[in-house]
Amino acid sequence: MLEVFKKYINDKTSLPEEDLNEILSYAIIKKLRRRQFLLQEGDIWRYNAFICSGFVRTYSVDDKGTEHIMNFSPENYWTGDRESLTNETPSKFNIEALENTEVLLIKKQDFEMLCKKIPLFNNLINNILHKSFLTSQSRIHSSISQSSEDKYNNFVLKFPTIANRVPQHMIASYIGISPETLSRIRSQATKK
Amino acid sequence: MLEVFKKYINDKTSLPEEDLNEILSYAIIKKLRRRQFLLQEGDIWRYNAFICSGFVRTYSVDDKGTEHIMNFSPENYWTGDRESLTNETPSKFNIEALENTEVLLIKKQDFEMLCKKIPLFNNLINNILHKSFLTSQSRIHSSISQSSEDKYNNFVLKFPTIANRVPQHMIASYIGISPETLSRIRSQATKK
DNA sequence: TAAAAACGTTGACATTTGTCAAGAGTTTTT
DNA sequence: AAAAACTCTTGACAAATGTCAACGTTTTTA
Repeated sequence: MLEVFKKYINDKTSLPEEDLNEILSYAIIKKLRRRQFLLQEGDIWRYNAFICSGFVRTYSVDDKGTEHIMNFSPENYWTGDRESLTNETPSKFNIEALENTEVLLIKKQDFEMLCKKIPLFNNLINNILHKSFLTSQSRIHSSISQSSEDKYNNFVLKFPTIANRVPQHMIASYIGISPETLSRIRSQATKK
Repeated sequence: MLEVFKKYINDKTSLPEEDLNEILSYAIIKKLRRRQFLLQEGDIWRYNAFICSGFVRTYSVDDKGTEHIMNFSPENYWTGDRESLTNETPSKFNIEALENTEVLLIKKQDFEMLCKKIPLFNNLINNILHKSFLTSQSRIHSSISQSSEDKYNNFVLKFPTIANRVPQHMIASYIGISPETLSRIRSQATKK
């Protein structure tokens, strides 16, 4: 369980054993069953969260009750709500386990302290932020420039494992189209 | 000219004078006239760029010749193409001055060296990345959950000065709708 | 194992949006 | 000052997408 996190850190950077152990000493383990929530709209998010196993989604619900998926986070990825964490404001999002999931949590203050104390860890975290930013940019570019069909193909191309792991209507939600439209796009594509 | 940058840094962090001067010693000043390019598609972007005065836009051009605006960067903001800079791959984007513009450039290697050498500067830069990420997330959420009209209102609300500074069709491009649709949305809105 | 919930598909129809073309007003360039 | 380029609007029409409802299938839950 902690092994997953250790392996992740060791793959990403050469952190001394003792630093890694210090980080782990602040880790809180949380197990979620399918459909359980890690965060609910209106609550303030106060952690950094690493998915050791399983799979979660981050989504909002609008006035009409429609869900909009901001993110999928499988094992070896981080999740959370940066906005709520930073500003200490109620979150607009829900984070829900799509499968039974094990999460490693580190409290905001502990996390900040660790970043200050361990520069290599700080670098690692900033690298992740950097990658997340690039991913966001790519998604924005897709959203303003591509057709629905291209958005879907692009999604499957970039996230093949996720595409195979979630129901189709969640992909539709992620790319911002209705499930019916996605269904039609797919059936038309196979005719070709 | 350099004063703008100095003021920016001093407003954001309390950096010793000598550190600031070291940073400035690597600065390259570039002046752009309206419609001149800071970066052209296909070139590799090798700098970090701070806009001291003026205004630029980052956009791509698709197969049909349609432009898609990724970003507006007025004075006191950073610009560039992080993807091209990081991976040293040809950029998909153009960065063009919308007004006569003064840019402060720092070469990638110099910039990285400065970040390593001056932790406060590193923190500042990571804070900017953090804010950029939050802005991206907000734009993504808008793009998957809002109607065109709401996207427009949201844009004007969040970036009132930019909305007043650029032609309408560029706002349309930024939010991912056609200029005609935006024109109609606006005219219908005023009827209410 | 029976009931309930979730999932994907399809049809019918309404709504939104894009496309193309024209024109009037404005700004920029020469 | 005239010409050119740009900007926004509008109409007519086509294309894309959303909505609602129904249905069969699969998966989950009790």
